[in-house]
Amino acid sequence: MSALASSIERRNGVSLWRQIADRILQGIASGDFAENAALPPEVVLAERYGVNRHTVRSAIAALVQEGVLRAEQGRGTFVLSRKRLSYPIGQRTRFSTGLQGQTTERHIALLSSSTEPANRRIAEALGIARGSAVIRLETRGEADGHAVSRATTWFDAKRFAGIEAAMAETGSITASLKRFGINDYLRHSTVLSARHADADDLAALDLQPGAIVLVTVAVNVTLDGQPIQFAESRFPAERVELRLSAND
Amino acid sequence: MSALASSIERRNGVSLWRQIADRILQGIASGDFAENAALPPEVVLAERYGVNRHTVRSAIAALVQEGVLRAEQGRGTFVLSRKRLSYPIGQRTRFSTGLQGQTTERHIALLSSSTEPANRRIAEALGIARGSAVIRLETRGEADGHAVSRATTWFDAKRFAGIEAAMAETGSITASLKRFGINDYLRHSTVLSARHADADDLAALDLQPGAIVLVTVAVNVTLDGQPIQFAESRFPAERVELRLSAND
DNA sequence: GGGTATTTGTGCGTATGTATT
DNA sequence: TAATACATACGCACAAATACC
Repeated sequence: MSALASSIERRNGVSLWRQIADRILQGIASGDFAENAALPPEVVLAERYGVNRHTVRSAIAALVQEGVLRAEQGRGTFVLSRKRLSYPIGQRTRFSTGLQGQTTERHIALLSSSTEPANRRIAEALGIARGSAVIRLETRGEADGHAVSRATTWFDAKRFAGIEAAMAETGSITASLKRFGINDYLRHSTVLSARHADADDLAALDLQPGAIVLVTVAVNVTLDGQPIQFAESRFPAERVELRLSAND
Repeated sequence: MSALASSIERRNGVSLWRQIADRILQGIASGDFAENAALPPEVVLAERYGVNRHTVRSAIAALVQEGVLRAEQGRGTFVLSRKRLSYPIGQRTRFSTGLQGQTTERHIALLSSSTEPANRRIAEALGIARGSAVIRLETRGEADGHAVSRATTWFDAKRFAGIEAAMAETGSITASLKRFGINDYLRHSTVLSARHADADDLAALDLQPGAIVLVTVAVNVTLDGQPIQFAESRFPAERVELRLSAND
Protein backbone atom coordinates (compact mmCIF):
# COMPACT_ATOMS: atom_id res chain seq x y z
CA MET A 1 0.00 0.00 0.00
CA SER A 2 1.26 3.37 1.15
CA ALA A 3 4.14 4.82 -0.84
CA LEU A 4 6.25 5.57 2.17
CA ALA A 5 9.10 8.05 1.89
CA SER A 6 11.82 5.77 0.50
CA SER A 7 14.46 5.12 3.18
CA ILE A 8 16.65 2.81 1.16
CA GLU A 9 19.22 1.14 3.40
CA ARG A 10 22.92 1.15 2.78
CA ARG A 11 25.67 -1.40 3.45
CA ASN A 12 23.30 -4.21 4.31
CA GLY A 13 24.52 -6.60 1.64
CA VAL A 14 22.00 -5.60 -0.98
CA SER A 15 23.17 -3.01 -3.47
CA LEU A 16 21.16 0.18 -3.81
CA TRP A 17 20.22 -0.49 -7.42
CA ARG A 18 18.86 -3.92 -6.47
CA GLN A 19 16.85 -2.43 -3.61
CA ILE A 20 15.43 0.20 -5.91
CA ALA A 21 14.61 -2.40 -8.53
CA ASP A 22 12.71 -4.31 -5.83
CA ARG A 23 10.94 -1.11 -4.85
CA ILE A 24 9.82 -0.55 -8.39
CA LEU A 25 8.59 -4.14 -8.62
CA GLN A 26 6.66 -3.60 -5.41
CA GLY A 27 5.29 -0.35 -6.74
CA ILE A 28 3.99 -2.15 -9.79
CA ALA A 29 2.45 -4.90 -7.67
CA SER A 30 0.72 -2.44 -5.33
CA GLY A 31 -0.56 -0.26 -8.12
CA ASP A 32 1.65 2.76 -7.44
CA PHE A 33 3.01 2.33 -10.95
CA ALA A 34 0.26 1.37 -13.36
CA GLU A 35 0.85 -1.30 -15.98
CA ASN A 36 1.35 -0.21 -19.57
CA ALA A 37 2.06 3.31 -18.33
CA ALA A 38 5.22 5.36 -18.07
CA LEU A 39 7.36 5.32 -14.97
CA PRO A 40 8.27 8.72 -13.50
CA PRO A 41 11.42 10.19 -15.09
CA GLU A 42 14.76 8.99 -13.76
CA VAL A 43 15.49 12.29 -12.03
CA VAL A 44 12.20 12.09 -10.16
CA LEU A 45 12.85 8.51 -9.07
CA ALA A 46 16.36 9.46 -8.00
CA GLU A 47 14.93 12.25 -5.90
CA ARG A 48 12.24 10.03 -4.43
CA TYR A 49 14.63 7.28 -3.37
CA GLY A 50 17.39 9.63 -2.32
CA VAL A 51 20.03 8.25 -4.66
CA ASN A 52 21.93 9.34 -7.71
CA ARG A 53 20.35 9.11 -11.14
CA HIS A 54 23.03 6.62 -12.18
CA THR A 55 21.82 4.27 -9.48
CA VAL A 56 18.24 4.51 -10.70
CA ARG A 57 19.49 3.77 -14.20
CA SER A 58 21.17 0.60 -12.96
CA ALA A 59 17.90 -0.52 -11.37
CA ILE A 60 15.93 0.18 -14.53
CA ALA A 61 18.52 -1.59 -16.67
CA ALA A 62 18.17 -4.69 -14.50
CA LEU A 63 14.38 -4.65 -14.78
CA VAL A 64 14.57 -4.17 -18.55
CA GLN A 65 16.86 -7.18 -18.61
CA GLU A 66 14.33 -9.14 -16.56
CA GLY A 67 11.55 -8.20 -18.94
CA VAL A 68 9.59 -6.06 -16.48
CA LEU A 69 10.20 -2.65 -18.07
CA ARG A 70 10.81 -1.30 -21.54
CA ALA A 71 12.90 1.87 -21.91
CA GLU A 72 12.57 4.07 -24.98
CA GLN A 73 15.03 6.83 -25.57
CA GLY A 74 13.33 10.21 -25.53
CA ARG A 75 9.94 8.83 -24.54
CA GLY A 76 10.27 7.22 -21.17
CA THR A 77 10.31 3.89 -19.33
CA PHE A 78 7.20 1.74 -19.50
CA VAL A 79 5.77 -0.98 -17.31
CA LEU A 80 5.08 -4.13 -19.27
CA SER A 81 1.88 -5.81 -18.26
CA ARG A 82 2.02 -9.17 -16.61
CA LYS A 83 -0.84 -10.08 -14.40
CA ARG A 84 -0.29 -12.63 -11.72
CA LEU A 85 -2.06 -15.92 -11.82
CA SER A 86 -4.46 -16.40 -8.97
CA TYR A 87 -4.17 -19.93 -7.73
CA PRO A 88 -7.14 -21.09 -5.65
CA ILE A 89 -6.37 -23.12 -2.61
CA GLY A 90 -8.87 -24.91 -0.47
CA GLN A 91 -10.32 -28.30 0.27
CA ARG A 92 -10.91 -29.02 -3.40
CA THR A 93 -7.69 -27.68 -4.83
CA ARG A 94 -6.97 -29.06 -8.29
CA PHE A 95 -4.19 -27.75 -10.45
CA SER A 96 -5.93 -27.75 -13.79
CA THR A 97 -9.44 -26.69 -12.85
CA GLY A 98 -8.09 -24.01 -10.53
CA LEU A 99 -6.49 -22.12 -13.37
CA GLN A 100 -9.38 -22.48 -15.79
CA GLY A 101 -10.38 -19.15 -17.24
CA GLN A 102 -7.00 -17.62 -16.55
CA THR A 103 -5.04 -19.80 -18.95
CA THR A 104 -5.82 -21.71 -22.11
CA GLU A 105 -3.48 -24.63 -21.54
CA ARG A 106 -1.99 -26.21 -18.42
CA HIS A 107 -0.47 -29.48 -17.37
CA ILE A 108 1.98 -30.98 -14.91
CA ALA A 109 5.35 -32.10 -16.24
CA LEU A 110 7.08 -34.95 -14.43
CA LEU A 111 10.73 -33.96 -14.01
CA SER A 112 11.93 -37.03 -12.17
CA SER A 113 10.82 -39.75 -9.80
CA SER A 114 12.44 -42.03 -7.27
CA THR A 115 11.67 -44.45 -4.50
CA GLU A 116 13.08 -43.78 -1.06
CA PRO A 117 12.50 -44.58 2.59
CA ALA A 118 10.04 -42.27 4.34
CA ASN A 119 11.54 -39.90 6.87
CA ARG A 120 9.68 -39.06 10.05
CA ARG A 121 7.83 -36.08 8.61
CA ILE A 122 6.56 -37.96 5.55
CA ALA A 123 5.75 -41.13 7.45
CA GLU A 124 3.61 -39.21 9.94
CA ALA A 125 1.81 -37.29 7.22
CA LEU A 126 0.99 -40.43 5.23
CA GLY A 127 0.26 -42.54 8.28
CA ILE A 128 2.78 -45.23 7.39
CA ALA A 129 5.79 -46.69 9.16
CA ARG A 130 8.96 -44.66 9.19
CA GLY A 131 11.43 -46.09 6.71
CA SER A 132 8.85 -47.80 4.51
CA ALA A 133 9.15 -47.07 0.81
CA VAL A 134 7.59 -43.95 -0.69
CA ILE A 135 7.55 -42.71 -4.27
CA ARG A 136 8.80 -39.18 -4.74
CA LEU A 137 7.72 -37.18 -7.79
CA GLU A 138 9.41 -33.95 -8.82
CA THR A 139 7.00 -31.99 -10.97
CA ARG A 140 6.55 -28.62 -12.58
CA GLY A 141 3.18 -27.02 -13.20
CA GLU A 142 2.99 -25.20 -16.53
CA ALA A 143 0.33 -22.86 -17.85
CA ASP A 144 0.47 -21.38 -21.34
CA GLY A 145 4.12 -22.35 -21.55
CA HIS A 146 5.12 -20.67 -18.30
CA ALA A 147 6.27 -22.43 -15.16
CA VAL A 148 3.86 -21.58 -12.34
CA SER A 149 4.70 -24.19 -9.72
CA ARG A 150 7.34 -26.66 -8.67
CA ALA A 151 6.29 -29.49 -6.43
CA THR A 152 7.72 -32.48 -4.62
CA THR A 153 5.13 -35.14 -3.91
CA TRP A 154 5.26 -38.35 -1.92
CA PHE A 155 3.01 -41.41 -2.19
CA ASP A 156 3.00 -44.70 -0.32
CA ALA A 157 4.98 -46.94 -2.69
CA LYS A 158 3.00 -50.04 -1.78
CA ARG A 159 -0.40 -48.60 -2.56
CA PHE A 160 0.55 -46.43 -5.53
CA ALA A 161 3.16 -48.54 -7.30
CA GLY A 162 3.64 -47.21 -10.81
CA ILE A 163 2.03 -43.84 -10.26
CA GLU A 164 5.06 -42.15 -11.82
CA ALA A 165 4.18 -43.75 -15.15
CA ALA A 166 0.59 -42.56 -14.84
CA MET A 167 1.76 -39.05 -14.07
CA ALA A 168 4.14 -38.98 -17.01
CA GLU A 169 1.36 -40.16 -19.28
CA THR A 170 -1.57 -38.07 -18.06
CA GLY A 171 0.14 -34.96 -16.72
CA SER A 172 -2.41 -34.82 -13.95
CA ILE A 173 -2.49 -35.95 -10.34
CA THR A 174 -6.26 -36.30 -10.38
CA ALA A 175 -6.19 -38.53 -13.46
CA SER A 176 -3.36 -40.62 -12.04
CA LEU A 177 -5.15 -41.22 -8.77
CA LYS A 178 -8.23 -42.37 -10.68
CA ARG A 179 -6.18 -45.32 -11.92
CA PHE A 180 -5.77 -46.39 -8.33
CA GLY A 181 -9.47 -46.23 -7.64
CA ILE A 182 -9.51 -42.77 -6.10
CA ASN A 183 -12.18 -40.71 -7.77
CA ASP A 184 -12.24 -37.88 -5.26
CA TYR A 185 -9.99 -36.47 -2.60
CA LEU A 186 -9.76 -33.48 -0.29
CA ARG A 187 -6.98 -31.24 0.82
CA HIS A 188 -6.28 -31.36 4.52
CA SER A 189 -4.04 -29.17 6.69
CA THR A 190 -2.19 -26.83 4.38
CA VAL A 191 0.73 -24.93 5.91
CA LEU A 192 1.92 -21.84 4.16
CA SER A 193 5.28 -20.11 4.24
CA ALA A 194 7.65 -18.15 2.04
CA ARG A 195 11.38 -18.14 1.43
CA HIS A 196 14.01 -17.34 -1.14
CA ALA A 197 14.04 -19.77 -4.04
CA ASP A 198 16.86 -22.30 -3.95
CA ALA A 199 19.04 -23.11 -6.94
CA ASP A 200 16.78 -25.92 -8.06
CA ASP A 201 13.62 -23.80 -7.98
CA LEU A 202 15.39 -20.91 -9.69
CA ALA A 203 16.20 -23.15 -12.63
CA ALA A 204 12.86 -24.96 -12.80
CA LEU A 205 10.76 -21.82 -12.46
CA ASP A 206 13.01 -19.61 -14.59
CA LEU A 207 13.59 -17.06 -11.81
CA GLN A 208 16.31 -14.58 -11.03
CA PRO A 209 18.49 -15.14 -7.94
CA GLY A 210 16.87 -13.62 -4.87
CA ALA A 211 13.35 -14.39 -6.09
CA ILE A 212 10.76 -15.39 -3.51
CA VAL A 213 8.67 -18.55 -3.56
CA LEU A 214 5.44 -19.19 -1.71
CA VAL A 215 5.59 -22.65 -0.17
CA THR A 216 2.63 -24.85 0.66
CA VAL A 217 2.95 -28.11 2.54
CA ALA A 218 -0.22 -30.11 2.22
CA VAL A 219 -1.73 -33.51 2.79
CA ASN A 220 -4.44 -34.85 0.51
CA VAL A 221 -6.84 -37.36 1.93
CA THR A 222 -9.64 -39.58 0.67
CA LEU A 223 -13.21 -38.66 1.50
CA ASP A 224 -13.05 -40.85 4.60
CA GLY A 225 -9.90 -39.13 5.80
CA GLN A 226 -7.23 -41.59 4.75
CA PRO A 227 -4.00 -39.76 3.75
CA ILE A 228 -2.85 -40.53 0.23
CA GLN A 229 -0.47 -37.80 -0.77
CA PHE A 230 2.03 -35.46 0.89
CA ALA A 231 3.30 -32.52 -1.12
CA GLU A 232 5.49 -29.45 -0.87
CA SER A 233 4.74 -26.96 -3.63
CA ARG A 234 6.68 -23.82 -4.50
CA PHE A 235 5.05 -20.93 -6.39
CA PRO A 236 6.99 -17.95 -7.78
CA ALA A 237 5.66 -15.04 -5.70
CA GLU A 238 6.15 -12.61 -8.56
CA ARG A 239 3.88 -14.57 -10.89
CA VAL A 240 1.39 -16.32 -8.64
CA GLU A 241 -0.87 -15.39 -5.75
CA LEU A 242 -2.85 -17.88 -3.70
CA ARG A 243 -6.53 -17.30 -3.22
CA LEU A 244 -8.48 -18.81 -0.33
CA SER A 245 -12.10 -19.18 -1.20
CA ALA A 246 -14.61 -19.69 1.57
CA ASN A 247 -16.60 -22.50 0.03
CA ASP A 248 -14.06 -24.93 -1.34
CA MET B 1 14.19 -30.50 0.72
CA SER B 2 17.08 -31.56 -1.51
CA ALA B 3 20.44 -30.04 -0.56
CA LEU B 4 21.52 -29.11 -4.05
CA ALA B 5 25.13 -28.22 -4.85
CA SER B 6 25.28 -24.51 -4.00
CA SER B 7 25.44 -22.35 -7.15
CA ILE B 8 25.79 -18.92 -5.56
CA GLU B 9 25.45 -16.19 -8.19
CA ARG B 10 27.77 -13.25 -8.57
CA ARG B 11 27.19 -9.61 -9.54
CA ASN B 12 23.42 -9.82 -9.40
CA GLY B 13 22.98 -7.04 -6.88
CA VAL B 14 22.99 -9.21 -3.80
CA SER B 15 26.31 -9.64 -2.06
CA LEU B 16 27.72 -13.13 -1.68
CA TRP B 17 27.65 -13.00 2.10
CA ARG B 18 23.97 -12.08 2.06
CA GLN B 19 23.17 -14.93 -0.33
CA ILE B 20 25.08 -17.37 1.82
CA ALA B 21 23.35 -16.14 4.95
CA ASP B 22 20.03 -16.80 3.20
CA ARG B 23 21.25 -20.26 2.23
CA ILE B 24 22.08 -21.06 5.81
CA LEU B 25 18.68 -19.82 6.95
CA GLN B 26 17.08 -22.05 4.34
CA GLY B 27 19.23 -24.94 5.46
CA ILE B 28 17.99 -24.49 8.99
CA ALA B 29 14.36 -24.25 7.86
CA SER B 30 14.61 -27.37 5.71
CA GLY B 31 16.39 -29.39 8.35
CA ASP B 32 19.75 -29.59 6.59
CA PHE B 33 21.24 -27.84 9.60
CA ALA B 34 19.67 -29.13 12.79
CA GLU B 35 18.76 -26.77 15.59
CA ASN B 36 21.03 -26.67 18.64
CA ALA B 37 23.73 -28.39 16.60
CA ALA B 38 27.00 -27.18 15.15
CA LEU B 39 27.23 -25.80 11.66
CA PRO B 40 29.99 -27.24 9.46
CA PRO B 41 33.32 -25.39 9.97
CA GLU B 42 33.86 -22.19 8.06
CA VAL B 43 36.40 -23.77 5.71
CA VAL B 44 33.92 -26.49 4.79
CA LEU B 45 31.14 -24.00 4.12
CA ALA B 46 33.52 -21.87 2.07
CA GLU B 47 34.42 -24.93 0.02
CA ARG B 48 30.77 -25.95 -0.37
CA TYR B 49 29.62 -22.53 -1.56
CA GLY B 50 32.76 -21.85 -3.57
CA VAL B 51 33.73 -18.65 -1.78
CA ASN B 52 36.45 -17.37 0.49
CA ARG B 53 36.32 -18.13 4.17
CA HIS B 54 36.02 -14.41 4.94
CA THR B 55 32.82 -14.31 2.94
CA VAL B 56 31.33 -17.16 4.92
CA ARG B 57 32.40 -15.34 8.07
CA SER B 58 30.51 -12.24 6.94
CA ALA B 59 27.39 -14.32 6.45
CA ILE B 60 27.77 -15.95 9.86
CA ALA B 61 28.41 -12.56 11.49
CA ALA B 62 25.14 -11.27 10.04
CA LEU B 63 23.22 -14.29 11.33
CA VAL B 64 24.83 -13.98 14.76
CA GLN B 65 23.70 -10.37 14.73
CA GLU B 66 20.20 -11.52 13.82
CA GLY B 67 20.19 -13.98 16.69
CA VAL B 68 20.06 -17.09 14.51
CA LEU B 69 23.55 -18.45 15.24
CA ARG B 70 26.04 -18.37 18.08
CA ALA B 71 29.76 -18.62 17.35
CA GLU B 72 32.30 -19.84 19.92
CA GLN B 73 35.98 -19.59 19.30
CA GLY B 74 37.64 -22.98 19.16
CA ARG B 75 34.33 -24.86 19.36
CA GLY B 76 32.21 -24.02 16.39
CA THR B 77 29.11 -22.16 15.26
CA PHE B 78 25.77 -23.29 16.59
CA VAL B 79 22.19 -23.00 15.43
CA LEU B 80 19.96 -21.41 18.03
CA SER B 81 16.50 -22.90 18.31
CA ARG B 82 13.51 -20.75 17.56
CA LYS B 83 10.24 -22.25 16.60
CA ARG B 84 7.91 -20.44 14.24
CA LEU B 85 4.47 -19.38 15.26
CA SER B 86 1.73 -21.12 13.34
CA TYR B 87 -0.97 -18.63 12.53
CA PRO B 88 -4.31 -20.22 11.64
CA ILE B 89 -6.20 -18.68 8.79
CA GLY B 90 -9.71 -19.47 7.74
CA GLN B 91 -13.26 -18.22 7.90
CA ARG B 92 -13.04 -17.61 11.64
CA THR B 93 -9.58 -16.07 11.79
CA ARG B 94 -9.05 -14.11 15.00
CA PHE B 95 -5.69 -12.76 16.04
CA SER B 96 -5.82 -13.54 19.73
CA THR B 97 -7.62 -16.87 19.78
CA GLY B 98 -5.53 -18.10 16.85
CA LEU B 99 -2.33 -17.92 18.83
CA GLN B 100 -3.71 -19.37 22.04
CA GLY B 101 -1.61 -22.22 23.30
CA GLN B 102 1.45 -20.99 21.44
CA THR B 103 1.88 -17.76 23.37
CA THR B 104 0.97 -16.54 26.82
CA GLU B 105 0.23 -12.94 25.91
CA ARG B 106 -0.86 -11.20 22.71
CA HIS B 107 -2.52 -7.99 21.67
CA ILE B 108 -2.74 -5.56 18.79
CA ALA B 109 -0.97 -2.22 19.15
CA LEU B 110 -2.40 0.75 17.26
CA LEU B 111 0.50 2.56 15.62
CA SER B 112 -1.47 5.29 13.89
CA SER B 113 -4.80 6.07 12.32
CA SER B 114 -6.14 8.44 9.71
CA THR B 115 -9.17 9.21 7.64
CA GLU B 116 -8.85 9.26 3.87
CA PRO B 117 -10.90 8.88 0.72
CA ALA B 118 -11.36 5.30 -0.46
CA ASN B 119 -9.48 4.35 -3.59
CA ARG B 120 -11.07 2.02 -6.12
CA ARG B 121 -9.70 -1.16 -4.57
CA ILE B 122 -10.90 -0.33 -1.07
CA ALA B 123 -14.25 1.04 -2.21
CA GLU B 124 -14.99 -2.15 -4.13
CA ALA B 125 -13.97 -4.36 -1.25
CA LEU B 126 -16.10 -2.49 1.26
CA GLY B 127 -18.97 -1.96 -1.14
CA ILE B 128 -19.00 1.82 -0.74
CA ALA B 129 -18.64 4.70 -3.16
CA ARG B 130 -15.20 5.52 -4.42
CA GLY B 131 -13.89 8.62 -2.67
CA SER B 132 -16.07 8.30 0.41
CA ALA B 133 -14.24 8.52 3.72
CA VAL B 134 -12.58 5.46 5.25
CA ILE B 135 -10.65 5.07 8.47
CA ARG B 136 -7.22 3.55 8.11
CA LEU B 137 -5.58 1.81 11.06
CA GLU B 138 -1.92 0.89 11.13
CA THR B 139 -1.43 -1.88 13.67
CA ARG B 140 1.15 -4.31 14.91
CA GLY B 141 0.32 -7.71 16.33
CA GLU B 142 2.48 -8.67 19.29
CA ALA B 143 2.81 -11.98 21.08
CA ASP B 144 5.00 -12.44 24.13
CA GLY B 145 6.72 -9.18 23.35
CA HIS B 146 7.58 -10.09 19.77
CA ALA B 147 6.13 -8.49 16.67
CA VAL B 148 4.33 -11.14 14.64
CA SER B 149 2.25 -9.12 12.23
CA ARG B 150 1.87 -5.66 10.75
CA ALA B 151 -1.48 -4.75 9.29
CA THR B 152 -3.20 -1.90 7.50
CA THR B 153 -6.96 -1.98 7.96
CA TRP B 154 -9.75 0.10 6.43
CA PHE B 155 -13.26 0.66 7.75
CA ASP B 156 -16.15 2.68 6.40
CA ALA B 157 -15.75 5.98 8.29
CA LYS B 158 -19.49 6.60 8.41
CA ARG B 159 -20.41 3.33 10.00
CA PHE B 160 -17.38 2.90 12.25
CA ALA B 161 -16.66 6.44 13.38
CA GLY B 162 -14.36 6.36 16.39
CA ILE B 163 -13.17 2.78 15.96
CA GLU B 164 -9.56 3.96 16.30
CA ALA B 165 -10.27 4.92 19.91
CA ALA B 166 -11.83 1.53 20.56
CA MET B 167 -8.81 -0.20 19.05
CA ALA B 168 -6.36 1.84 21.09
CA GLU B 169 -8.29 0.99 24.22
CA THR B 170 -9.07 -2.69 23.72
CA GLY B 171 -6.16 -3.82 21.56
CA SER B 172 -8.54 -6.12 19.70
CA ILE B 173 -10.45 -5.88 16.45
CA THR B 174 -13.08 -8.29 17.68
CA ALA B 175 -13.71 -6.27 20.85
CA SER B 176 -13.81 -3.00 18.90
CA LEU B 177 -16.36 -4.31 16.42
CA LYS B 178 -18.56 -5.41 19.31
CA ARG B 179 -18.97 -1.73 20.22
CA PHE B 180 -20.54 -1.21 16.84
CA GLY B 181 -23.01 -4.02 17.30
CA ILE B 182 -21.05 -6.66 15.43
CA ASN B 183 -20.80 -9.75 17.59
CA ASP B 184 -19.60 -12.10 14.90
CA TYR B 185 -17.94 -11.86 11.52
CA LEU B 186 -16.40 -14.11 8.91
CA ARG B 187 -13.37 -13.86 6.72
CA HIS B 188 -14.14 -13.81 3.05
CA SER B 189 -11.79 -14.08 0.05
CA THR B 190 -8.25 -14.07 1.40
CA VAL B 191 -5.53 -13.51 -1.19
CA LEU B 192 -2.05 -14.59 -0.30
CA SER B 193 1.30 -13.45 -1.62
CA ALA B 194 4.88 -12.82 -0.50
CA ARG B 195 7.45 -10.11 -1.07
CA HIS B 196 10.46 -8.45 0.46
CA ALA B 197 9.62 -6.35 3.49
CA ASP B 198 9.63 -2.61 2.84
CA ALA B 199 11.34 -0.11 5.12
CA ASP B 200 8.23 0.41 7.19
CA ASP B 201 7.68 -3.30 7.82
CA LEU B 202 11.37 -3.83 8.56
CA ALA B 203 11.17 -1.30 11.37
CA ALA B 204 7.80 -2.37 12.75
CA LEU B 205 8.58 -6.09 12.68
CA ASP B 206 12.20 -5.73 13.75
CA LEU B 207 13.53 -7.46 10.65
CA GLN B 208 16.81 -7.30 8.79
CA PRO B 209 16.87 -5.86 5.26
CA GLY B 210 16.07 -8.51 2.69
CA ALA B 211 13.62 -10.28 4.98
CA ILE B 212 10.48 -11.78 3.44
CA VAL B 213 6.93 -11.06 4.52
CA LEU B 214 3.86 -13.15 3.84
CA VAL B 215 1.04 -10.86 2.77
CA THR B 216 -2.66 -11.53 3.17
CA VAL B 217 -5.32 -9.29 1.70
CA ALA B 218 -8.67 -10.09 3.21
CA VAL B 219 -12.22 -8.85 3.54
CA ASN B 220 -14.21 -9.53 6.69
CA VAL B 221 -17.96 -9.66 6.39
CA THR B 222 -20.93 -9.91 8.72
CA LEU B 223 -22.81 -13.18 8.91
CA ASP B 224 -25.19 -11.96 6.22
CA GLY B 225 -22.32 -11.14 3.89
CA GLN B 226 -22.02 -7.41 4.38
CA PRO B 227 -18.38 -6.25 4.10
CA ILE B 228 -17.12 -4.40 7.16
CA GLN B 229 -13.34 -4.50 7.04
CA PHE B 230 -10.61 -4.60 4.43
CA ALA B 231 -7.11 -5.46 5.57
CA GLU B 232 -3.62 -6.09 4.30
CA SER B 233 -1.51 -7.98 6.83
CA ARG B 234 2.19 -8.69 6.66
CA PHE B 235 3.77 -11.58 8.58
CA PRO B 236 7.54 -12.09 8.93
CA ALA B 237 8.13 -15.33 7.02
CA GLU B 238 11.03 -16.28 9.26
CA ARG B 239 8.90 -16.21 12.40
CA VAL B 240 5.40 -17.10 11.24
CA GLU B 241 3.75 -19.72 9.08
CA LEU B 242 0.11 -19.64 8.05
CA ARG B 243 -1.96 -22.73 8.64
CA LEU B 244 -5.14 -23.41 6.69
CA SER B 245 -7.47 -25.56 8.67
CA ALA B 246 -10.23 -27.39 6.86
CA ASN B 247 -13.08 -26.65 9.21
CA ASP B 248 -12.87 -22.97 10.01
C1' DG C 1 50.09 -32.09 31.91
C1' DG C 2 51.86 -31.90 27.03
C1' DG C 3 51.38 -31.90 22.24
C1' DT C 4 48.69 -31.56 18.22
C1' DA C 5 44.74 -30.89 15.37
C1' DT C 6 40.61 -28.27 14.86
C1' DT C 7 38.03 -24.17 14.77
C1' DT C 8 36.99 -19.35 15.27
C1' DG C 9 39.09 -14.60 15.43
C1' DT C 10 42.20 -10.95 13.47
C1' DG C 11 45.28 -8.38 10.29
C1' DC C 12 46.68 -6.80 5.87
C1' DG C 13 47.41 -6.27 0.86
C1' DT C 14 45.03 -6.40 -3.50
C1' DA C 15 41.40 -6.45 -6.93
C1' DT C 16 36.80 -5.51 -8.23
C1' DG C 17 32.09 -3.71 -7.67
C1' DT C 18 29.12 0.08 -6.20
C1' DA C 19 27.69 4.93 -5.66
C1' DT C 20 28.43 9.70 -5.70
C1' DT C 21 30.15 13.98 -7.51
C1' DT D 1 33.24 10.18 -19.03
C1' DA D 2 36.42 10.71 -15.15
C1' DA D 3 37.75 10.95 -10.41
C1' DT D 4 36.91 9.52 -5.82
C1' DA D 5 35.31 6.95 -1.74
C1' DC D 6 33.64 2.99 0.13
C1' DA D 7 31.95 -1.88 0.23
C1' DT D 8 32.78 -6.44 -1.20
C1' DA D 9 35.62 -10.55 -2.01
C1' DC D 10 39.90 -12.95 -2.13
C1' DG D 11 44.39 -14.89 -0.48
C1' DC D 12 47.67 -15.61 2.90
C1' DA D 13 49.28 -15.66 7.58
C1' DC D 14 48.93 -16.03 12.33
C1' DA D 15 46.69 -15.70 17.05
C1' DA D 16 43.46 -17.59 20.50
C1' DA D 17 40.34 -20.95 22.35
C1' DT D 18 38.94 -25.54 22.42
C1' DA D 19 39.04 -30.64 21.72
C1' DC D 20 41.40 -34.93 21.61
C1' DC D 21 44.99 -38.23 22.30
